[in-house]
Amino acid sequence: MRIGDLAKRAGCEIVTIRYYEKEGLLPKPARSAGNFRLYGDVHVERLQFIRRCRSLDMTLREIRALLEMRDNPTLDCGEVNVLLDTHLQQVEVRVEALLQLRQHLLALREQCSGARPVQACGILRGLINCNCHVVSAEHSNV
Amino acid sequence: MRIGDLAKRAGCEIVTIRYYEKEGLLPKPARSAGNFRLYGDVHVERLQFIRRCRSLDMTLREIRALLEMRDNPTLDCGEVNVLLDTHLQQVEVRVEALLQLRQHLLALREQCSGARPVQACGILRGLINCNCHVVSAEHSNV
DNA sequence: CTTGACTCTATAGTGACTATAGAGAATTAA
DNA sequence: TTAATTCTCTATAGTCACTATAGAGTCAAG
Repeated sequence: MRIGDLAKRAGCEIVTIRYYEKEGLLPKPARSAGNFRLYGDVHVERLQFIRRCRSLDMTLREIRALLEMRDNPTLDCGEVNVLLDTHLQQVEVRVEALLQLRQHLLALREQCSGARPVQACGILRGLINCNCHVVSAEHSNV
Repeated sequence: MRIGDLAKRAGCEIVTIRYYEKEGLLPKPARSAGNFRLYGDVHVERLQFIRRCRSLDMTLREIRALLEMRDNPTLDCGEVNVLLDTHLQQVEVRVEALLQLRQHLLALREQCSGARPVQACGILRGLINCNCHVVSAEHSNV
């Protein structure tokens, strides 16, 4: 199976696969006579695992940790739980921040219905004058 | 006022200020004899505006647009409204995705309480076998 | 034999910063 | 006055998880 087929089976881009290889998440595959990468079912399964974790918004660092555990199946799985709990907690924080952000934007939106000169625009005024403190969502990039 | 004072007043890092200057969001300030940047109240207000928009998770591109409108106060503010509406909609999408993600993680968390060999860990099993489709949150980086 | 689809490597760009190195400027303490 | 500390300067590279591009090589079908 060549890289294009693998990409289709996992629903991701070819470049992403090469990127994962470079990052050490996918093992270096065999090569054809013409230097094409050749994959098997093991790679499909592993890549799907990675993509599933990514769809859960895990970082590659987290996924790397999970893969290592997967590769040592006799270890205790407590760490898996910790990892997931931590991740979940970050998501909770992010949800909270986003909900507040949404409220804030809605309130701001109320302040102008358009068709005025910018000078009188309630939204711009709101952005300039409000002294509320929004929980910033920028760094909780979960 | 030097860059450190400005940073304190706006609650951001010094490097961030220089970055905004490089990106054209803040005008190039006067310089002292020793080549230090010198700021006034105009800069404080403008930087606070930018930071407030950032705390609302707007991109620098969006903020640039708002600043341009602010700098031309006779224009119609319809565009301000459009910009905010668009932004709000993106946030709604992101909230939706995150809530689904959260549900998914919670479900996964249920599947293992720890203290087993990784081989038997319900979470890893869930990650390997589940064929659900999660609305990916990765590209809606609002 | 050529067309087209596929693949290769290497490099640069994205966004919004953050980190670092190595230097000069200004302030404070001895 | 000197020394130490703190602040600032520029320039460059790194972060994350990709995405985009250039230029070349490989392979199957017509």
